[in-house]
Amino acid sequence: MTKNIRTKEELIAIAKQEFLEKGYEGASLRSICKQAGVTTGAIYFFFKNKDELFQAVVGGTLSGFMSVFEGHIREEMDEDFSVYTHKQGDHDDIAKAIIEVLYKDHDAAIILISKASGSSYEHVIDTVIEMTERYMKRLADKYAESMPGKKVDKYMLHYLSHAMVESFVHLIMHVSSKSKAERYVKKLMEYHVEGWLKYVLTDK
Amino acid sequence: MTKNIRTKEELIAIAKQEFLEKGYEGASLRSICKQAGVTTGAIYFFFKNKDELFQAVVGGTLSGFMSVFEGHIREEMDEDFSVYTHKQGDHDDIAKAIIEVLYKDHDAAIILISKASGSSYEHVIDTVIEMTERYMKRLADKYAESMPGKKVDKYMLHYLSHAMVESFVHLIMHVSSKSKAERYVKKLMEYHVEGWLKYVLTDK
Amino acid sequence: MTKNIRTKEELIAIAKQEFLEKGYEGASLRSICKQAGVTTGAIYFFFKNKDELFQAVVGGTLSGFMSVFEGHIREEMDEDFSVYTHKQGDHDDIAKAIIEVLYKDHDAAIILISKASGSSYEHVIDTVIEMTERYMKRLADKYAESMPGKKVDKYMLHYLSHAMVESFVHLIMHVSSKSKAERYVKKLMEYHVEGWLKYVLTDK
Amino acid sequence: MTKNIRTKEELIAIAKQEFLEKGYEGASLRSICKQAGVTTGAIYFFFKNKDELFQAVVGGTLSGFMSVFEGHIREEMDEDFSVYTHKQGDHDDIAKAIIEVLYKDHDAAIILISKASGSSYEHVIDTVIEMTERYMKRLADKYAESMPGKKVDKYMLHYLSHAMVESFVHLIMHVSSKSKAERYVKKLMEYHVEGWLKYVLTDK
DNA sequence: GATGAATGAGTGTTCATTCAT
DNA sequence: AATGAATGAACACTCATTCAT
Repeated sequence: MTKNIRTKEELIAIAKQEFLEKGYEGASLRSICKQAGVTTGAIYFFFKNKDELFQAVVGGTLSGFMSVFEGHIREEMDEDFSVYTHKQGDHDDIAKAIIEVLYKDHDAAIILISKASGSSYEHVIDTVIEMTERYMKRLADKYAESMPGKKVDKYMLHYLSHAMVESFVHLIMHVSSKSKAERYVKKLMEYHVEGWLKYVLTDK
Repeated sequence: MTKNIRTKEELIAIAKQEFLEKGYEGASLRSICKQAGVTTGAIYFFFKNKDELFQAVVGGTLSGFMSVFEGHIREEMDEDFSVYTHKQGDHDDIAKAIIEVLYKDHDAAIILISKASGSSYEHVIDTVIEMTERYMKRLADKYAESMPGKKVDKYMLHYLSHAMVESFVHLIMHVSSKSKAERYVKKLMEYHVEGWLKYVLTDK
Repeated sequence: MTKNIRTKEELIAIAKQEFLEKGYEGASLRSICKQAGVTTGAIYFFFKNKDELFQAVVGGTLSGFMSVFEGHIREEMDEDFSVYTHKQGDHDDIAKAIIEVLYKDHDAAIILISKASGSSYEHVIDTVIEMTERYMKRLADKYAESMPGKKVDKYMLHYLSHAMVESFVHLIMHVSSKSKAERYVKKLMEYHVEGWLKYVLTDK
Repeated sequence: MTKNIRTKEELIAIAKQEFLEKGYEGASLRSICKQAGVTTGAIYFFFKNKDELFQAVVGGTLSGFMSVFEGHIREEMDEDFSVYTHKQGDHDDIAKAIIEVLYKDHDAAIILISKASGSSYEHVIDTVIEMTERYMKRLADKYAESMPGKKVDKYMLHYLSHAMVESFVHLIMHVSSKSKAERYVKKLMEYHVEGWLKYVLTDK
């Protein structure tokens, strides 16, 4: 009862280390099992396959992120929002929440972001960028509607969605301290919002 | 003499396709040779190993880029440059030159940027970012020196070096037309220079 | 006491389906247990091993068949039988009885016949053929004894024993309706008895 | 040049023995390679996978059989054949040709017939039975057409196609001497042709 | 200038079975 | 009456690399 759970969790902990060092494809189940002191087959009692082990390592972090992210988007979409109601504070809140969820298990976040190639999560970042872009497109269209003489630059919209997501990626990959990340994420958001207003919404 | 060179070049051309589709690690020498109509061993006549084949595919693009990039940096460093001599035009020139060299062999550029994991070039982007950062650090220090009341924010310097490099990465990965890339690279540089002045050089 | 028996019977029922689909060797105890909603080890409470589970599935059908088959042979051997007492009716009776016992659990019969490879029953059909052959040999010798100028063709005796058994196999494998099988088994027996008289008992 | 071919042929020879003993699925590539004195990977230089090795063992026998079999059927179908032109001799010729081709590599024939389960050839016998049945159906319809008062019994047609094919199977599995097989195949054909006329063509 | 043959170590995965609880 | 955990051996297959010819 206690031993089993310990084995499973040790397997996950060791796998996390292995994925972190070698990436999804480079990681060896044999090596993980050996370090955990069990035989190769043992892993298949707890996980259906390599991918499921990977999900056990990063799945929590991913779903945590997704619920924060989607929750925020839905919320904003639901309010009959006026263009002018957006303030810096809104961005800060979501940004902080995302930092919170990603720094809860920093290693998992790193793996998800940069070591998932070959797994079922390998395109997770692209998906997040797409979601961001779709969300920003709707926002930009509303803005443009209410501001005659302005139009939306599609490429810059695409780039800035990308850059915004990459801001978080950069923090996670280069800033190990959560408090530092919280401090900087504000600046990064501010910077990109400025860019957004100036480069996405351009003169017709 | 002619036949062998043709074989070598076909090997490189097919390898390029394979690396593009499957990445360095995913690519199979067997498969490359089969498509080239030669036996597996043949590759070792022309290349020492898999990595050297990879270098044959992307090495030209890399060294082309490096000489443009380093050339520009050295040139700037050599002149006893005044802070005030920098204009938008300077940035545009180097940017254009980089686009030029990377779009010469677009596929190779894509491979170098996103398919090199496992090869000796897997950290090429990081190296470029570091070079950029070192260069910008010196630039920033000079600016700060001559502007009392200003200091350099290290993290933002780091981030903006990263973002600048990622601008080019984004163009190469998402814009297939060179002329479009040339158009957008201007905006991107402008955007980041603004960020640089505002977020890297902060009030003490 | 009641629950366990229910589990055992469900295990058998599901195993039957699994053996039917994948054969003895292809069947997976893991898969059977999962479908039955019990853990892998549970099977070993009821059955010593895979083979014993297989026997639990098809053993009844086999022993049912065997008692019919052997009963018939012994009976015939016991009577100081005259060659001339054999009539079509005799064959029909045994044939009907066999059809009866095999169609009682059609799936089990199919498994026994064509899905037993790897199990301890894999040569069951061969055994039945051998028994048939031994029985027919004695019959043929008696006939030949009383009919001067005739001798027994050993190979044709062998073949016809085989063909007779295969008649039943064919019915079970290709005719799902029991009544149809009853209708056709008559013709098949008739056909083989004719062959028997003509090709097994040949001129010296 | 000589060594390689020797290895490949030894691999095939040993595989033939292994398939014969353990069947397709039971055979182990490891074991085959070990017996051949090469490492496991070596097999993949000569064969794409296990199935292709199997084909190398039995493919010749199969295609030999198929060309004889199909050749015969086409030939018969091509002549504007009169029902009455069929004589015992015709059957004997094809039968002999089939025996010829199957006894050329007796082991391969045995494997093809009874050890192919799991391979791409596992349904070869069923296919041959189906071809036989289609051919016989056309024959039977022609007969029935020209003989008023007769109709074709579908099940018996099916059974006799099966039995005819199984005659050959039986010979191959139980008669090792080719000359003996040739002697008996005549009787078997005669027997089944009689059955055909009596049990397939029945009174309306 | 290449071929043809082979190595050896590695991969993820599946299996029937065991046994303490 | 069964679970939960684990074993250990086996499987087909893939890989980059080597080297005599």
